[in-house]
Amino acid sequence: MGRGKIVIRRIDNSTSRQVTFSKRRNGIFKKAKELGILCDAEVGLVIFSSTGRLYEYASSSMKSVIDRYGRAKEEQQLVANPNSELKVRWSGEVGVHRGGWLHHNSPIHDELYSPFFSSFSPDLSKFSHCPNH
Amino acid sequence: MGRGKIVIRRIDNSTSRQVTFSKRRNGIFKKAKELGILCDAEVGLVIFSSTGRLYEYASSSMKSVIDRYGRAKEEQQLVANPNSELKVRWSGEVGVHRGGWLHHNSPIHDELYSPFFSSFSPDLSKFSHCPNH
DNA sequence: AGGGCTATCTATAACCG
DNA sequence: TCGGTTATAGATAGCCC
Repeated sequence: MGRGKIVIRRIDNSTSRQVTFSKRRNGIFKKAKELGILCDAEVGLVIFSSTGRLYEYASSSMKSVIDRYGRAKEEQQLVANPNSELKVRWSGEVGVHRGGWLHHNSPIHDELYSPFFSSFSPDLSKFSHCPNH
Repeated sequence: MGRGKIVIRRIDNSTSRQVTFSKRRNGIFKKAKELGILCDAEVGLVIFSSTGRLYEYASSSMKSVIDRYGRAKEEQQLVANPNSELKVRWSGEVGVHRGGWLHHNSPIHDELYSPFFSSFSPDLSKFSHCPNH
C-alpha cells in the first residue's frame, strides 16, 4: 500500500522502522475499532514498540478483555479435557484457585488459568491511552 | 475498501456481520503480524466475536504479552505517582502482592497491577489457535 | 524527527455460483 | 449458508518540506 511493494521482514533502518511503526500502528488501531463496532466484537490490542513503549486499545477495557480471555482459555482447557469437566467456581476474587474446586485428573490441570484476572484495578483506565483518537 | 463505501456502525444483518467479521478478522491478524515483523514489535491481539468465540494472535505468546502489559502498567503507575517510587518485587510467583512490598502513600496504590500475570501456564500454547495461518 | 502528499498496493463490500 | 471474484475504498511507502 504505497509507492512500492515491500517484503514483510524487519526494517533495518531504525528511522524508517519508527516511521512505519507509527503509521501502521495507527492503521491497525483503526481496524481494531472498526471491527469492534461493525461486528459487535470485543477487541483488545497490545503493542510494544521495539523501543519498549506500550500502546494499547480495547473496545471495552483491557481489564475486561484480559479477564474474559482468561475465562475463555479455561473453558478451552475444560473442553480439551472433558474428563475433568467438573465445576470451577469463578468467584471474581483475587487469588488463585481460592474457594474454587478443581479436578486433578488432568495432568495439565495444575496449570490452569486462574481468576487472577479479576484483580485488575478499575482505576487503571486513567492510565490507558489510545494513540488513535 | 470494497464495491461501496460503508459507514462504521454495527451491521444489523446477522449474516452480513458474520461475513464481515470473518474477513476483517483475517485482515487485522495479517496486519498485526506484519507490524510485529516489520517493526520488531511485540503484538498481542484478542478478539471475541459477537457470538462469544475467542480469536487470538500474539507475535510472541499471549502470556508474554499480558505479562509484559502488567509490568508496563505498573511502571506507568509509578511514573504517575513518583512519590511512591519504592521497590516492588516481581517474584513471578502466583499471587497478589505476596512477598512484595508496596508503598501505601498513594490512594490508588492498593489497586496496583499485580504480578499474577506470571502465573500463566507455559502449556497453554497448545490451546492457542491463530485463524490466519 | 515530524507532518503532509500521492501513486500504488491492499483489503474488502458487493456479487455470484 | 459459503467460498471465490472483482471493482473500489482505504492504507501506506517513498518523497518532500
